[in-house]
Amino acid sequence: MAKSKSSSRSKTHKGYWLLKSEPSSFSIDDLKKAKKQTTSWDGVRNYQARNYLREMKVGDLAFFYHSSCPVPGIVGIVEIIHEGYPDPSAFLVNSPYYDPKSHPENPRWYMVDVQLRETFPAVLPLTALKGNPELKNMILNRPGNRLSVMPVTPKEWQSILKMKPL
DNA sequence: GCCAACGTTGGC
DNA sequence: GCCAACGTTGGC
Repeated sequence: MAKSKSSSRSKTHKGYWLLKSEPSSFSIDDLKKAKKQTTSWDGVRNYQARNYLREMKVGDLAFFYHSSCPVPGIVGIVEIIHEGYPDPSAFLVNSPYYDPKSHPENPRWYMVDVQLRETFPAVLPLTALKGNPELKNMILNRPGNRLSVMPVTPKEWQSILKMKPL
């Protein structure tokens, strides 16, 4: 699998990602309070994002990003603890994520399981990320970007870690 | 609440 | 397969 040119993975290094969530829907505090501080990253209904979910491997790390909120930005780090598998919310008629075109015998949408690894002491705001020239090519910083799941290069990952609020 | 930037849908 | 209309995302 994983033939994508855009993958941030190599054979010897773990992959890095960024996952967006609207805190009014699911925040890092919700994850902190969750059983085993673990959640299924369900509800992704975009093919590009879906493809990235399927590239993820156990042990990969991802920034947890809060979007559509007063201060959008990175609020913590999670680890992928279960690789991509069919998203059952697509099969539930009463779910907001229901998709009648996804069938259990041929699932259209996938999710991963993630576990909280680190909560930043303060949000690392998008404005700061946009201000760092090392991150000017980040997918997140591209105008009009709407992807909710995206790869992060190892260099970008390190640059962002250095910006972490104390 | 506005609006730009996309992705999706459906008629043809 | 084109493309206009529509819906959604998400910063501001």
